[in-house]
Amino acid sequence: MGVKDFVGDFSAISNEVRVRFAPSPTGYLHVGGARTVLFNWLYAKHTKGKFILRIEDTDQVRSTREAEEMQIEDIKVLGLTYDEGPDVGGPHAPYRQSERLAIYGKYAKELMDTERAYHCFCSEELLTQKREAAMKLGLVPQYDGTCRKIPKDEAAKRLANGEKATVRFKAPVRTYKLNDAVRGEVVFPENMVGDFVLLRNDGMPVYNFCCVIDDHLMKITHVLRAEEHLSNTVRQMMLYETFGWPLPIMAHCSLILGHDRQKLSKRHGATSVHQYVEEGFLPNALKNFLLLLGWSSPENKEILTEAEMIEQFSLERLNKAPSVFDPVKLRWMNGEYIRHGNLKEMVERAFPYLEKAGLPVKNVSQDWLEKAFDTIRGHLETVADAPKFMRFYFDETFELENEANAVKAEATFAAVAGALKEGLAEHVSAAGDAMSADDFTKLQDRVKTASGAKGKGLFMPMRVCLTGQVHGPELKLVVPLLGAKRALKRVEQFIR
RNA sequence: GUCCCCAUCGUCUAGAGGCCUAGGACAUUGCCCUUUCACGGCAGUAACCGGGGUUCGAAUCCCCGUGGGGACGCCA
Repeated sequence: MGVKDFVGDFSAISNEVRVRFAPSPTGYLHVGGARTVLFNWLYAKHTKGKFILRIEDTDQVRSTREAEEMQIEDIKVLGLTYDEGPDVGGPHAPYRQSERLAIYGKYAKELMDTERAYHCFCSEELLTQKREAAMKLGLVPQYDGTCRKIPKDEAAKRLANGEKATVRFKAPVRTYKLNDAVRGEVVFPENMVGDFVLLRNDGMPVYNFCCVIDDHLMKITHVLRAEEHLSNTVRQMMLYETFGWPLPIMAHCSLILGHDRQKLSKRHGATSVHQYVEEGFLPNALKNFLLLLGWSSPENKEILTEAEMIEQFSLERLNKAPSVFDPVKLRWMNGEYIRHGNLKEMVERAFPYLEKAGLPVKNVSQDWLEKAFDTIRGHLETVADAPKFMRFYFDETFELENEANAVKAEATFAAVAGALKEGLAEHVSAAGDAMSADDFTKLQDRVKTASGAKGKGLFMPMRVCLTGQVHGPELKLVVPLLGAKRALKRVEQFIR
């Protein structure tokens, strides 16, 4: 029967790179999908090509408009923009498959007319039975071609009688060879797939069919998708072949796995972009982390700016092996972004979490909030952690943890607290509320001499009566932010 | 079960036949910095799945095995 050897022909399709992300709108964008969007987007940017968003909503029972909006929202949250799509339009509109039904119908008819497809009257129950039986026998479960034998006029009659039928494609029996941009040569032996469904019995087209038609009509030059689609590719190649269309360059990247090495799914915990962002992860950090799952920088860099990502991205560096999603590394990377990111932006991102935690952030100045945040950002792994570390700045009636209580019981405590109170009181009457780091250092020296305490014996009591905690940023940073008056009040209250 | 894909530290990975005494990052351990916790710095533990070839030489190429994953839908 011969071998059909497919080499993706990119120049026959378009003179610019055109890639697409084609999600089915059934929920939030999950991290695997997010990585696929990222790769596509980066490739488009890298090649100065176009990135298209297409909604694959032919499964009417599962697809919803809300889910579509959620997906779009998540793509936007990640800062990934598309040149053509359902909400932005474009030269190949519509970009929603449910709005392209007439197109698929036309091509289905063409295949029917040329006898490359036929009506199938088999019931779903029968098909499932046959499938199970085949599996038991160790055969590839595929359609046995029963309805292929039904004469055209008989089929027409049954249809006219109101019988429901799907439209099946007559799958050629031959070996197909794919030249995948990431996997290299992949050989699909003949008989790997049987006659597959093009149109459901309600006339709705099915994925493999729409996908090929749309990719062709939308002049998609590179299909960059997850490996789970690899075995679909043979079906799609058959369709490209019968229509006589050039095959785009195919690139199947490996899957993202959970800690148990199974395909990442809900039971692994957070899997959607939405969820991660909600948990205080920064879109840029998430992007950077996802990029490194299955791709590596030629410079071996871990943290990349967007410009570097675009510049360095290439299909050649896509890894064939699947990768395990490591939330611990994500947290580290997110922390890096928080530490080194723009302070103002970080505060903006943390703000809702601080507010939700009940900290009166609306009553303080932006400048003050930024300075305070800056003292604790080193501790953060997510912006959602911010309230935990900033609470002491706002909370005047802090309750002591055990550790802090132990400090209170220490020998030097009373002397240090007393001296601190006095020093603070003097500062307030002499200079008012304002206090610099230098001022505090001087005051600290006085407390040291007056109390005779030093080292831990000096600092811990001070820290505890000023913040109620045994850990935290340097006091010379904290106290100026608190102001001398508030610091004094805290110490007084504490002594009482 | 059948077909397809994959295989380097616990994890993400570098590695295109000699540059490999296998490099980096996360995690982990120790030390340093520091009043503390983080941050930061330094050092350490830790991997080429197994067996056969090919070759003067294999982590790298080939075959077999093993293991893992994916697909076998009127889902995408």
